[in-house]
This record gives sequence, structure tokens and C-alpha cells, in this order.
Amino acid sequence: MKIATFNVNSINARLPNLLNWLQRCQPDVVLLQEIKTEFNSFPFFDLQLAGYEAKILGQKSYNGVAVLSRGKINLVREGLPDFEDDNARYLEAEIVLNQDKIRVASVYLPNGNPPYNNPDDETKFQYKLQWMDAFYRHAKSLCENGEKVVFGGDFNVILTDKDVYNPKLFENNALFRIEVRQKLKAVEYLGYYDAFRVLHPHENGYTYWDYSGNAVALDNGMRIDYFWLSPKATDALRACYVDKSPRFEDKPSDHTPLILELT
DNA sequence: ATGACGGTAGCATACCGA
Repeated sequence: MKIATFNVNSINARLPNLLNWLQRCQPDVVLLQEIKTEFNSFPFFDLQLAGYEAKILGQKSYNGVAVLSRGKINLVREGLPDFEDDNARYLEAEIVLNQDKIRVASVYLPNGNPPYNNPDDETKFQYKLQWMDAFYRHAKSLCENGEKVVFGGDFNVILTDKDVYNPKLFENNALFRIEVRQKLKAVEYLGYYDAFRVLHPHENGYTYWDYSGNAVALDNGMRIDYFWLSPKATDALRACYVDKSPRFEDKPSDHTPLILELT
């Protein structure tokens, strides 16, 4: 089973790029982030023609997450439990494919940096920390039932120095501050595995390059998209790798897909 | 310190992003 996570930075702006990539990659399940649209303007029909059913938690202009699958999708929850959230950032589903059943979630963490015109405003950072606490609590409740759980998405956290091209530049950035790294580490200590890092201890694994500053050519990237697997899912882990190809196409997202293969 | 670049809303410019 091939599962992908892809922050598309608007599904409607990205549709040709996304459809070309689906055709090449042929994933069974796709977790999308930043679809930036509501139900009524989501391209269900184009995706159906490409062979995918879709469940979405949409939002106009910002955020928005989706789960695509070639098999049946049973919606489990929209948003994190016991957490009031104005933003569409979490969608959990049960996928049944070839008599295999897994729980997947498309996850889009808050960025957490202050607005440019108010650099001392910590409101967004506090929201990010609260969001991560709610995610931790939910991840903890799921790790106790021993099933295959796959959290995939844009976690907006640079875990270590190795996960960014210039750690010094990001010292005070909300993606790299010690508070968020500790909170994501805490999820790992619950018993979840960072699928890419398990298999590739030395590669940088960048999944994001800024649009500006010739970042792709200079490989000025960061690893902020992850698959976090429960122990049962990790037992089935066969491969995890970055597919950089969509980043070189016309009108790319600033992220590129991370691919997971389970036996 | 600022801008580089891109998307959306909605029509000029503000907001968001990582």
C-alpha cells in the first residue's frame, strides 16, 4: 500500500500539477494539506476521474485538509477532540484496501510565526503550542489500542539541525523553537516512529523549499512534512522517500510529496 | 531589518505562509 502526504498550497491552483503527479506516482491513499477551499469548490469530479474518492475538511482561503483513496474511506473525525479550532487542520479516516484496515489522518499544524507587522505578537505561537498539546493527547489515546495508525502531513516543525539547510537562520523561528521540537519529540516518545528517519538516518529529507531566493537550485530546504507511524504500522514499513518531481513542474507547490510504502 | 515569491479575497491591498 502506497500512501502519500502533500501540502498542495491550494488544490485549485495546483490541479494540473497534482493530477500529473497522481498519474506518475499511483498512490493508493493521499493526505492533502492547505487545499484552501470549501466543499463547493473542491475538484471532486477531476479526482474521481483519476480514480480517487475524497473526504475533505474545507475552509475558504486558508488551511483545509483532505484524504483521497482508491478504496473506501470511512470518515472518523473532523478536527482534534476536545479542542475548539476555527481552522480546518485535522481529518481522520479509516481506509479499507485489499482486506487491510488502517487509520490515517491528514495533519496540518499551525505555522506559529508572528505577522510581519507585529513581530512581538506571540498569539499564533501560543495557538500552535495548544494545537500540539491537543494532538499529543489524541495521539496518546490512539497508541493504546494497538492498531495501524498513520499520521501524515505538514507538521511545521524542524526537529533537528539536520532537518534544515541553515539552523542558525531559524533559531528564533516558530518552526524550530525548542518548545515545538520538544512537543513533537514527546509524540515520538509515546511510541510513534518518524518513518523517513527510521529508514534514512543521514539524508536531509527536505520536503519544502521557499519560492524565493532560488531555494530549490541551492537546496535551501527543510524537512517539515512527516509520517508518524504507530508500532503496528511501523512493523509494515517498507519504504519512505521524498518525491521531488512535482517541485520542478510548472506552478509547483512550495512543498513536495513524501511517500510511504507499507506491506 | 527587509524582501524575495505565491495564493486568496475581491478590486487595492491585506493577510497568510515557512
